[in-house]
Amino acid sequence: MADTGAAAVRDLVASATIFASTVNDLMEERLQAVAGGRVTFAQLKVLTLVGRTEAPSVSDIASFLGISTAAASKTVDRLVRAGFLARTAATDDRRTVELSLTRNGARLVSRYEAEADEALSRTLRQASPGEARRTASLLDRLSLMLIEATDGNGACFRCGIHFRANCLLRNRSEDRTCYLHLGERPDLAPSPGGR
Amino acid sequence: MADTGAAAVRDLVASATIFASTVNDLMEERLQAVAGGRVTFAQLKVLTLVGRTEAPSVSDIASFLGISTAAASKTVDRLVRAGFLARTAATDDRRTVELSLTRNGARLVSRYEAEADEALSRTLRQASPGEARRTASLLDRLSLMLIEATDGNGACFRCGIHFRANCLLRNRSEDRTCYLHLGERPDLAPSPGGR
DNA sequence: CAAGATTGACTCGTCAATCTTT
DNA sequence: AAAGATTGACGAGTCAATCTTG
Repeated sequence: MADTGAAAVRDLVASATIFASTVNDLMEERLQAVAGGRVTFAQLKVLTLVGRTEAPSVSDIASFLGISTAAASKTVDRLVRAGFLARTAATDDRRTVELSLTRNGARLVSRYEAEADEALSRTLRQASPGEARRTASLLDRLSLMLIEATDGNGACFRCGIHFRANCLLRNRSEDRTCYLHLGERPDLAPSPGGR
Repeated sequence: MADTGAAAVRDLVASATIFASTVNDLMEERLQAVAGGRVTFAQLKVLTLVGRTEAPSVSDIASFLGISTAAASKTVDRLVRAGFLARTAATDDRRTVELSLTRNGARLVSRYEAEADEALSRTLRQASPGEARRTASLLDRLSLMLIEATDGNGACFRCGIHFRANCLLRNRSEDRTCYLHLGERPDLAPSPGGR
């Protein structure tokens, strides 16, 4: 019949949705194992981003995570009160706030990352690397098609917590700003085997 | 190096996350084009499920969408007040509530589905059906690995709004209940070319 | 008592309004 | 006036408590 292709695409959308949400469930579970209720998953995303960029502002966080500056501001406030994040007024433009991890915040992030990496690779070790790469490549092409057809704003691709040193999409699209890439810390720059 | 496979899997997770969230953005945009702010995306999920199953209860909705019964109850309440959903006390067990779409609710759902289908296939028409099928199949295998490694509850796979007449995952796993499948309406049962 | 639905107190997202600084 | 951050009112999620029915 004529719509075989459309049906295949709909199935793929469903599969990708289920896969993404299943991975998310696993990550949240690992976070609870490490943090024991001290931070939510949304808060961990903020901590992770701050840890990987150079003194980001509240607006940077909002843009990167695809949420409003209001939401980012409130989340930052809770993390500061909990002792995981520190606020500093920027010296050059005193409207902006520079954020950094406290020692506790940095420890939490690195413990979570080790735990999540371990859980993911232990569980998905049967996946063939070649197949995984081809699949990622197709999904990226489809994402690009969708993004070009939709809006024109220059926000990033919203990988959320799943940072890639060499973002496959960033390399293919010139008109999107990657907030992680812009503010990347020297010591966390892409390196062989680095994460 | 040794962790090439793990890096490929991490990239795939990022790609699938971005793809799922991009599709979601497109769907929300199409909903606003059709509904103009009268319903949120979460509310549309509830309407869609009610339209495709036989008189589901509040618990069915909660299980299917992966939210608490409290949240489902509140969403149902708003939809009833907005005139898109009707509540009926079940005749056999008067603790449960049977839900059905009003005429307005049914019209909204069908207009949304036409719009979303059109937008998706127009945008992704360059995708090769065979490639899409292989990709969906790999993602489903990975989802199964993750699910088996994680919890033991018998909830469904959370396809959200992306129903599949022949759910690829349902066919592969015996110990998961598909709420859509259980309560499927006769007139919407899998049929050649059906959706 | 157990189960289905609802309500209350809370977190986290939205938008709109406000405050400070440029 | 415009930009960055914050606050308030509200939608939607959580868990815990409650109410009705089985």
